[in-house]
Amino acid sequence: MALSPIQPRPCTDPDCRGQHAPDERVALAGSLCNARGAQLTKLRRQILELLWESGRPTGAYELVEALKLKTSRPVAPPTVYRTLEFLMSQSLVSKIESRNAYVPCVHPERQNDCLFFICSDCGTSVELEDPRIERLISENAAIIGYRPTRRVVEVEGVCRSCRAAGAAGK
Amino acid sequence: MALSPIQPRPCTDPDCRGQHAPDERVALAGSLCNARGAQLTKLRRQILELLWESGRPTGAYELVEALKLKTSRPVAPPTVYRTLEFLMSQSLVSKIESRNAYVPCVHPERQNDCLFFICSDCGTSVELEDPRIERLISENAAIIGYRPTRRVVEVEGVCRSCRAAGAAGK
DNA sequence: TGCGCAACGTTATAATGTTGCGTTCGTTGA
DNA sequence: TCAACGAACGCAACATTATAACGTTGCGCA
Repeated sequence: MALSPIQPRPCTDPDCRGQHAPDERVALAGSLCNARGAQLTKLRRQILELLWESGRPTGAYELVEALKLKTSRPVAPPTVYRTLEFLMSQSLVSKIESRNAYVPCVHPERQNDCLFFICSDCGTSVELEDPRIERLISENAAIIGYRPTRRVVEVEGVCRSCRAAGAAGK
Repeated sequence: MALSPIQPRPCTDPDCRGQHAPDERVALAGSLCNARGAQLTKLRRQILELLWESGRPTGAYELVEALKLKTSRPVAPPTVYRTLEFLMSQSLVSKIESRNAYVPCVHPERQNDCLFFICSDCGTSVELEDPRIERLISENAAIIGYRPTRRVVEVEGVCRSCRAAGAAGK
């Protein structure tokens, strides 16, 4: 059964994080895959959904655990890693290298490398784009003769609410 | 025996990579540690030296192997990891998160997070600084209310000589 | 002499990621 | 109809990266 052909709806609001339900995210992913001639199978859909539901960068083995509750049979690590690889190849998921964890992409229709902020306190992450940073990276790359293929920009810090909570706790 | 008090000599030439021998690098590290009240012990010195000699991001277990040849007794992983942690705390070494590997810092006297370019072909890395990128990251962080504590910027790509070699090989 | 501390040693194990091969299942084409 | 094929997944074993927990050494110092 084919997905209903949902048009990609890029969210131009820079503050759109968390404003769409997981189902909606997964549905968009499905139509994107369709358009690209790739298939978002049940397992892939489930894992993407788990990532959206999690709300923070999630490790591969955490997904293995979570799938035990969601599926009839347990799913082994290689399957999860293969699935993550697929989802990353479709820009539906990014890996947070500094955490060995995976997050769903807010704007999978734009196949860009993004900028991630990760709170060292609560573990949540925020995805941003900044073309100016991308441009500067490209400039620097050109100066030293590199042709970039992938950009990893991850900023660890403390988010607003955790700072507030920390200050209140004192 | 104390090290001779070598003054940190920041290399203002942006192209200074690879222009100082490992001994010179290690000597500078020693005087920096002295100045900071930290001690660059024999083991720490050896590991830093190995990293400078390696010429590319090097894994912790590679260091374990390399130390087998350099030292009388083999050194176990926890020791290497502790040493790397110390070296990172002194800004003498950075971790390349996207590779799980470690590189010595070109300018340990400037305790900045840098920008790394890693060649996916030959595995070498180049360290750069760009205050403009740092500023943009801070700006973005401020917008979403983050207080950054660490910046990871790693760019994977193909370096000039590998591109030349690749083109010549065809 | 004995205390305290930093560095290092040692054993075991946790956490993360991969290889290789087999099975299932749907499609395709003679 | 059915062999051939390929994509997706199952699975056992293994490789790699990292840490926990605890013991030992050596040095400065009261």
